[in-house]
Amino acid sequence: MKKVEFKAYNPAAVEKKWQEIWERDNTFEPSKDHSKPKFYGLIEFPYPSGNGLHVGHPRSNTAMDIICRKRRMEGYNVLFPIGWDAFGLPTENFAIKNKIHPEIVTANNIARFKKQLKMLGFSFTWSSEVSTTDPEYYRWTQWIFLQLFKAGLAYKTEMPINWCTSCKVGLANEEVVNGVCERCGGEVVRKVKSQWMLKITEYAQKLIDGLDQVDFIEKVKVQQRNWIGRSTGAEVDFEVKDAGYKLRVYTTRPDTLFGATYMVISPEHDFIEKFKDRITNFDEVDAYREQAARKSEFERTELAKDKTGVELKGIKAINPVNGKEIPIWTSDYVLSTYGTGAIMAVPAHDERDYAFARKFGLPVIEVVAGGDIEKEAYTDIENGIMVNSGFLDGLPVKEAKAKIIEFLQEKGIGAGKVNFKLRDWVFSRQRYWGEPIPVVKCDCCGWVPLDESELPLLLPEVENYVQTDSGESPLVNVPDWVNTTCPKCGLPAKRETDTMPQWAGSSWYFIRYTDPHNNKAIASEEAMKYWLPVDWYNGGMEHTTLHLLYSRFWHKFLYDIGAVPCPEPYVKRTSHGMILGENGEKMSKSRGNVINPDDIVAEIGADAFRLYEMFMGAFDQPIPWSTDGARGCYRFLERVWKLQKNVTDEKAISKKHERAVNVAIKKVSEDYEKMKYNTAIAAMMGLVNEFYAANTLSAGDLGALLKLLYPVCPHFAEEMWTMLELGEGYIHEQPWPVCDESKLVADEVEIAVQILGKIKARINVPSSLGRDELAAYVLENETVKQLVEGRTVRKVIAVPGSLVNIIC
RNA sequence: GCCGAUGUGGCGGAAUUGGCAGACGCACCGCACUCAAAAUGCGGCGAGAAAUCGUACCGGUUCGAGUCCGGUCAUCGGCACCA
Repeated sequence: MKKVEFKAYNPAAVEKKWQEIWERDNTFEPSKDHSKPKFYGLIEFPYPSGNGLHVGHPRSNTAMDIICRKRRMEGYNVLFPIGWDAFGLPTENFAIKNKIHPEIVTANNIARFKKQLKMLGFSFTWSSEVSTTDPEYYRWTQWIFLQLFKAGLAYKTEMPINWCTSCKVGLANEEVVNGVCERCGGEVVRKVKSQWMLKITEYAQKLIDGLDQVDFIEKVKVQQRNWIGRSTGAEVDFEVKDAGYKLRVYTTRPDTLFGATYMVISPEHDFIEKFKDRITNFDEVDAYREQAARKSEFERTELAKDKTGVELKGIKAINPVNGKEIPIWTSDYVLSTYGTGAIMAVPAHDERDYAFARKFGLPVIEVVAGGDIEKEAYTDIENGIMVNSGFLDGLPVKEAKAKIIEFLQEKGIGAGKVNFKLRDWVFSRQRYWGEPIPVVKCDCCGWVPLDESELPLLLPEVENYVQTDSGESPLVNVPDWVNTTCPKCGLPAKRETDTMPQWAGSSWYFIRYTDPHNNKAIASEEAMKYWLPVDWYNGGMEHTTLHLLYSRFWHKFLYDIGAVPCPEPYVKRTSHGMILGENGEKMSKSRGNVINPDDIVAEIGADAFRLYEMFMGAFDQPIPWSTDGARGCYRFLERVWKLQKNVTDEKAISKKHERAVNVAIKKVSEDYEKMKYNTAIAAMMGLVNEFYAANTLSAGDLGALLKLLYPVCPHFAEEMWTMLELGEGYIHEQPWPVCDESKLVADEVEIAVQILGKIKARINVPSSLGRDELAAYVLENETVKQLVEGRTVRKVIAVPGSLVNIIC
């Protein structure tokens, strides 16, 4: 150890110095030696917005930086990459408003983000940096699309989109707030457009099954399962009277078939068109159809609780189990996109059917006993008994269900069926700033994929980035680019002018990181085999359903075609809580409660900032910001800094110190792994308080503390370690400290003495005592003797190291 | 409505998963240093004069409950006519 003249802690100088050293030495570059055990830590790559880094980014980044720095000290070869999810709307809107090319906007924003991230000292693998907007990157995004297309998983179809009637543009779902346009407040309606779709539904079951193999926090798994929405039931055919046609429905309650008193089909159902001539009130039905189609998103979701509908007159269906004639209705409470777009209505046991039946005076027949159907639908029927149900009468619901499915199958009028809520992924955007979709439309060959050698298909220059009046992407205005020849037949053809959504580039970036400059494949087999899957992925809860599901889908598809070596991309997924403003509300410009990381770092330095973000509260909970709290963390670093005045070369100061240090090593090591950063830091603060109380500490004590602190406050720990010459080499080259369990036990412990569960005294006892010995020891104690005097001790419960409870 | 969280001092939050509630920090108060202030160091800080009472509320299990069970309320997040 070296004695140095004391100088005040100067974070700005210390941080600059170490950032330069790390950069000069390529300290965090992973080794090419693939015989070492690997660790792949991942954070969600940021969208480089014009606002710069938010205080939320460093929370996730620091958390994973801590894990990665610890892993390196534990001997792992660590990949901790960073990149930019840079396509997307805000950049495009900024470009439109300011007439600057989105490419330039993107480059500026990335430069700013990069500077801020470097300022915070994250140990990123900068050599793996990628941007989704880089043609060498999106070349492979397009390549993956071609594979999906060839596998039949990409198709184009008519789909309704959100259309702002005043801006005359298509909007993403996120841009529709409470049914109106986020920007102008104009009415948003559904407009049918031809869209590229990806068949994620084909992977629904695999996406559910895969969840059993991964270590995601339970909340995330539950949300994914709910989003996919698997349900089991049956499809049943209802014959339409005198029509030679069968109307098929999906139901999760085939057991209630005897209670089906009418049918409802969605307004979009092609049955209406087909039986146009038989429907005696077609004008009325058609008017309803049109009205439903015009309904805005807002009306459909918020106001649609009040049921509307029209009966298809002149036409009847037949309930297959009892032969009764029942009416067919159309209503927009039945969705065209789920099941078969038609239902059998069982008003006695379904709230929606009940409300509909009551409104239109349709019969309600109870088929499960127990409720009062005069008042409301009886839906809690899992354990009920069947009534009014012919051959099912008297059976418990569960048995009835099995029996009816068997019956339907025997008669050939139905079968068991699994359905999912998950829908195919709308993959088109009528926008400029996205990856071009690499297909052409040929009049004789249809949609033809580009040859892979044509990739990347570059985004052409355009004069302005605004959508056309009819809602097409501005790419339609570039005839030189649009007009091309068909790769198949050579005749003139037109390029697709839709671009991909922002989700595309982020669905596979973790693969590219393993081998970011490969120009032959998405990544080399060797690199993927070594680095994949991602060992630990931390990100926000807001990405649980879309990003996480989409990227798992792409990965599973790539696995199926042999392009990646593992079926799941992420072994472990954790989520951080959001940082709120000081007033406890969500940070936003309009609320005026935004904290800028630059200001905080300028005042207290990156290390104290990182420390505070980890200390402020439980990592997975939302937490309000407190600048005073952050200053408290700076004070803690100053206290550690000043320990150098009291440090001695003596090996060990006391048994107490030795114990305290080992307790801290154990606590901090365990807590980092559980992402309980707040308690890990509290333990280090406690240790420092002990050092202050003793007024002295050994060089070894200080070294151990600094190693524990290093992952959170790396510049600080490097500086103090090197300045005081606490060991050979840099602190980041030291092995992670290991707790000496034998040093953990103290000779004496204070235990609580309870009488009938109430604490009456605290006494010191030898810590070596076992259960019975402790009980005996305590009863001999003078204080305790006085407490129990005159009473009979009936029972003594002793818990070594903690308490003794005397029952008397 | 459904699914999932959460509820502990003035504030952010801790509590070997049934064993001393309030660790650690913020704010506040006191003392020391100072001509003074700031900074720093040390001490105090749930309520109550005390016995005691206290972890959203009511009840239960247990020698013992913030933790387990039953019910109620509140807040936050996600989904929302998915048959």
